[in-house]
Amino acid sequence: MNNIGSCNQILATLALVPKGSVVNYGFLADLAGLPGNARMVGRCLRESNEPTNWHRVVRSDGKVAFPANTPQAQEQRSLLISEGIAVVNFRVNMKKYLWKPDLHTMLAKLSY
DNA sequence: CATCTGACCTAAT
DNA sequence: GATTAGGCCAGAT
Repeated sequence: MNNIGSCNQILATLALVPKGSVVNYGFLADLAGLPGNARMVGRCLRESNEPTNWHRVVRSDGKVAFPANTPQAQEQRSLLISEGIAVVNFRVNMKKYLWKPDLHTMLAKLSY
């Protein structure tokens, strides 16, 4: 699979993440069938022109991936808060908000 | 080909 | 908690 197809997989999977939940880069890569490609997730988000749920992607420790002083970090924070997610010091509680995909959703992803 | 870089991750300290 | 070191992968130089 080329990188563009991989990005499509990543973005398609990201589209399944519901409002009020988040995923981290590595986990999203895993779900998209690309274990070990966490860094590619960031690239795909950066290079994507279509609207995405980019704000629902955080680092494995729950922190926003941008430096706190940047406008991007602040926008992500406000978007997450607007979805009902508690954001403290640019960090969310992963135990509480990490998306756990259910079987039904995963089967739907297979486009039956 | 060698190195560096980045919206990353894990384990160890 | 914070920091470090090593691993990871694709692009850019």
